Amino acid sequence: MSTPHKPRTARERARIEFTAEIKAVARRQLAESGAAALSLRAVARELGLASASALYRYFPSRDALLTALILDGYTSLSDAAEAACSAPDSGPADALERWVGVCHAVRDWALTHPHEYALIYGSPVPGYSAPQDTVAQATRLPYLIGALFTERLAEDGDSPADSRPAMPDDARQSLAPLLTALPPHTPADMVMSSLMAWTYLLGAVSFEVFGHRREIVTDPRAFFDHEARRLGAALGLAP
Amino acid sequence: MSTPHKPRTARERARIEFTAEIKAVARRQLAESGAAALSLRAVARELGLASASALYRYFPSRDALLTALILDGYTSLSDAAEAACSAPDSGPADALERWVGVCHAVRDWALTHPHEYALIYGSPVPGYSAPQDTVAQATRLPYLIGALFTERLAEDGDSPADSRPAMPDDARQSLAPLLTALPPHTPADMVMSSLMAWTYLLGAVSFEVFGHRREIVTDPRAFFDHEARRLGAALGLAP
DNA sequence: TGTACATCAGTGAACGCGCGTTCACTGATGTAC
DNA sequence: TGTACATCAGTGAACGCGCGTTCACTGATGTAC
Repeated sequence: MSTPHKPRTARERARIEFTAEIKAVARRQLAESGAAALSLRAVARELGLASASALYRYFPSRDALLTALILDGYTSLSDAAEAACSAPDSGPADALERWVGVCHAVRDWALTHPHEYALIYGSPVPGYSAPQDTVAQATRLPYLIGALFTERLAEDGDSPADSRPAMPDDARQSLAPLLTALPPHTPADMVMSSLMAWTYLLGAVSFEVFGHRREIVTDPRAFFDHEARRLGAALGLAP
Repeated sequence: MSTPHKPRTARERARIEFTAEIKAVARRQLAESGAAALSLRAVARELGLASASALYRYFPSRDALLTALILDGYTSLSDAAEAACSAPDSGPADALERWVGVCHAVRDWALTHPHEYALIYGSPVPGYSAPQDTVAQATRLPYLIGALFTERLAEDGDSPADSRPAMPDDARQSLAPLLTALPPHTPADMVMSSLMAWTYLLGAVSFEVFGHRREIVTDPRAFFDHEARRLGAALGLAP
């Protein structure tokens, strides 16, 4: 997107490399002190630059650098989730197993990149608003989860074993814009399931990353695995 | 806790009042610029003080003020949730209805106090770690949710209509410390349900407060009401 | 009830810090003929 | 292939800002006799 053609000159190559280096250092500092403390001067210092003003050749402002990190974060997280979903190692797993795989991928990514995770799913950085560019990357994960439910529906038809309450009209209408963007005849109930799965997944991961389970659960991974399975089953993903 | 006896002198009364005033102003500024931007100098300015140093008579540091706000936040949120749970207006509602009531109370509180909400359930403030004092207040909400499941269990025995997967040993053992703190014979499965309900509730509220549903759901309240009901039913709260 | 002393609240100046951003500049890299 | 010019990368100084915290101080409020 930002590199529409191949680098032709040495200068251009250097520019691309150095841009990546800036982002790498910024990510490292993010991991140490959080988003609010990300400072161009500190990044310049760590890069060995004589002054922070050099960075303005690469990013027009501090916020632009932050935006680039957010975009990269969404991309990296979505990549990990999609890779887990289509992992070729254990044959064609059913929808529930793939759901659990996606859950672990998201959790693993969040635990190894806690501050990037906080950047995209934590409290918004005050005074900063993410631009529209991020939307495309941000929606990849929920769409991936939706695909799991679609697949399950195709396998077995809509046979919810759970006694789920009927969806009232106001809730159904609340999804109208989303439903028109999806293939026709997508059941609103299934969209609801997908959104709930997405909500739960990030609620659980946020709790763990932000420390709300530290005093409560001794083996977070085992706990997480079970909750993912139970939720998947409760939402109708079980075979 | 911080006021073990009644104020006796005018000075003491003034001190208590002014402490509350400081916190109120700090909360207001929190709502404008977020936790990272909370500054003693700005608070002093808004209070009409000549200098920020006066605040050191009331709070030993900026972090101490932040801690007080966090503690108040937990208290206020828990109060709201408990009030909703024992609301006397509509007679003795069943467990599911009370669960939905608690959900709405938490959501309403979060929407009217978004920055305080971010302070307690959002990404941790970098460089700041909440002291142990907050734990007692922080656990009130999950315990309240647990009580709903206990109540439901007492009503009907454990008859999970949903085909929930069995809890593996490692997950069960992960809850060992929590189970010893609870009344004996509390089923691990029910604890699991409570924790999952808690996780979902805050996941959903965080999504809404942090803006991840802005482009997706047009009537957030209707959506939230339905998801709360569906989740409650899926976790076994339905009659 | 009155006085001497101790305690406390708020002042104002100061220390030392780091930040984002602008700007005129030098020197190197690329381009066109 | 060589030269003249344009483009770009990084420098260093500067502007103006706000912050947390300390400290010696004045004046008011409380206490003990």
